[in-house]
Amino acid sequence: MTSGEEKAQPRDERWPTARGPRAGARATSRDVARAAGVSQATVSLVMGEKWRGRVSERTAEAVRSAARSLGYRPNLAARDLRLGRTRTVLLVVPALTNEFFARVHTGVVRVAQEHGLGVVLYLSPGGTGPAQDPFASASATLDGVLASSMAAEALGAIRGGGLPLVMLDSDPGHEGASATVNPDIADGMRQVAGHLLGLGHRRFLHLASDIDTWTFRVRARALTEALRGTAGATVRTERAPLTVADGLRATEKALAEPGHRPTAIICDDDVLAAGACKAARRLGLHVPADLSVTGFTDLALATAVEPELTTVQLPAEAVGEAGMRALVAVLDGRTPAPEALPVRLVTRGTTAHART
Amino acid sequence: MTSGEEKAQPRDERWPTARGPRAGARATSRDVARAAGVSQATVSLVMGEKWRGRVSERTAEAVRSAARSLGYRPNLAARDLRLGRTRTVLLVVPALTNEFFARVHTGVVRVAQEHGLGVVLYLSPGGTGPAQDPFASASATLDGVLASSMAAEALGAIRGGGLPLVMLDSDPGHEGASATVNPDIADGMRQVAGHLLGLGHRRFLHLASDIDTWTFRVRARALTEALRGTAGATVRTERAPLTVADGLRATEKALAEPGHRPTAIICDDDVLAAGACKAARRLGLHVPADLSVTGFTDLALATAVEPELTTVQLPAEAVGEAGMRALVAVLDGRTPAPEALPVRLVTRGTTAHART
DNA sequence: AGCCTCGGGTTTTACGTATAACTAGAAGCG
DNA sequence: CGCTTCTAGTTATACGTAAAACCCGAGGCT
Repeated sequence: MTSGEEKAQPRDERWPTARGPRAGARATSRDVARAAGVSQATVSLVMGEKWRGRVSERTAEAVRSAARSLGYRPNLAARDLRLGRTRTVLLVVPALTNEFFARVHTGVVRVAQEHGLGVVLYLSPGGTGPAQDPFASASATLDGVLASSMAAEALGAIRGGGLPLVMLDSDPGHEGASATVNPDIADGMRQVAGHLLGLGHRRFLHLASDIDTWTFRVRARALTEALRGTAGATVRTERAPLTVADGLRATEKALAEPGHRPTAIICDDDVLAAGACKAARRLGLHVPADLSVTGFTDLALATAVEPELTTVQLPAEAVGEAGMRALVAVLDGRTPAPEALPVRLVTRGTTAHART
Repeated sequence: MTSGEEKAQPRDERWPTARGPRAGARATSRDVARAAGVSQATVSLVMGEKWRGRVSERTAEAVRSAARSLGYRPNLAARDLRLGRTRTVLLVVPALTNEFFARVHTGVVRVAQEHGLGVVLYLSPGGTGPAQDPFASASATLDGVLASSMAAEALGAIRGGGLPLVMLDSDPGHEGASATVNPDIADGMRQVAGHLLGLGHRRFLHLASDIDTWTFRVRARALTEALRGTAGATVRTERAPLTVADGLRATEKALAEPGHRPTAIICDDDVLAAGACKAARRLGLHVPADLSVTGFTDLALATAVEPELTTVQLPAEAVGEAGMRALVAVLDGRTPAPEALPVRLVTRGTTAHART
């Protein structure tokens, strides 16, 4: 007696409820095969672009046209399952409110889009957080990872995954990284130093970031080295978090101290430079006549403030693009060389000849 | 006759080449089942949290502990294939270089992370582009879409997908949208008008965006209405693209025209306000003594410029968070009500009493 | 006793794809 | 001719999971 028949209802609604009209059950490769009068395998071969000598041009075209008229689109979950991959990469950055990373992200997404890859974003906890596992919280299965050096804490968990890892704005030859892509920070700082030395400046304040990552260490080292060659050039360092307010505070403090009054302030970032300019104004100093200030990164605010900031323009989008391209290369089995992208000093209104 | 036994070799190297040491073949639910001495189905039931009366607490615990010690993590591609979904949502915005959208994105990602969803970003072509199909370029299979009103062009393709769609910063009751989430733009503009009227201003310049989307239309309408009640209040409108430079140009032009010299400039965005301030300074006007200026959004540059901008603070992250939460609700079959998030006027240095 | 229910599982199947292994006919060839 | 090789496919299987359908022993009810 075949009971168990009378409960028929709960078969539908395979989708929780939403999605409205259930988007009329997409066509599968089998549907295409039926329409084209071939086997499913043949469809797969044709769609996979790997049918060089396996399928005749005639049938290939038949398959393609059947696919087109059915609006066939491969089910990517199935393909991923079969191939053991995900077409998804993780981008790890500390915060998107930082315009630099927002631009890097833009670049990453742009080339990911070209390659049919999805980018899922993981916001690394801001230093304080317990650096929870990205794989637990994000969609967990990934093909590769792009990470900023400023997100170093999260890297332990990532390394554990054994995934291809491209480091951005980070130590070239970073251990465990499959590739690295950086703006040429050192050269940027050299350009700044050259520019200011050429204007006659000798006493500098280096307004540095208070966090200790590659990108900032390089700035400091490059500055020291660039100044070494010039007799009488001295530099004092003050550290501050990367905000306008902190830059202002740190500058006020540094300028209040006796001795070694700088004629130029070299900042690790534009926000610090903006703060420095504000501080100078409050102290009655005129920028750039009394005091030169340089920024770094070339954020939007660099041209919003007055005078506009002389700063080093970092190719943020290009970093993202190159990083994503490098990751694609790694995924394809190639091994890209470390890249250092050129930067350039943009001379605007905050630097001038040193007072004599 | 059971032949077909003798072929054993060509089984390995399932991964194309990359990935280095092949990350030691992850444990599957079957491995867990074997370890726990149960069937694969039982593992699936236990891990799926849907085993209320189907599995005893004893075996459930056995399964969990086996899973833990094997480091089992479900293969999401397989789960997706089975369930016909993707745990991936698409966020459509015009650009991330716009700080507002970067912050919205941050909010979206934050709550997506909580729900184990991935966010893939689609950058809608900047108005000029041919609005290519997001599904072709991005990872194509999605559970839902979040879109900004400024990305309206791409919506046709999205609507075609029949996916749940949450509109951000957009017309409530937007056709085809499953939900909408906006900052309360109208109220923000009312607060601006009230503030300036209270300071004695009567002649206004409205420095507006040149693009025609909900968020900007609302500003204009709210401003007109707020001014309607006050005798003698007049407003002229000037349009410009949302950049500092264009704001500067538009302001210079507007102030150069004879008649109706405004005492206050109300801007649709902070970047326009920054431009307006620069223009005023060039014309020898002192902000705020001679001219008041207000912004909108409260971007980072609002506090970087001097004087700092009086502006309407939009809860960008909250918009992203609420939007993502609404999408999750829709995915769960609920129907969230349209949300209007409160905004607040932040009074800083660019507004003061009108000259008498 | 005969029957149903119910707890606690197991077996089986399906999701849609990619590809290894097989096959059949045609051609090459000494 | 008898052998291999090439072309153009087909068949069969596996990927890892979710869940429907089945199964079995122990009570419970009448």
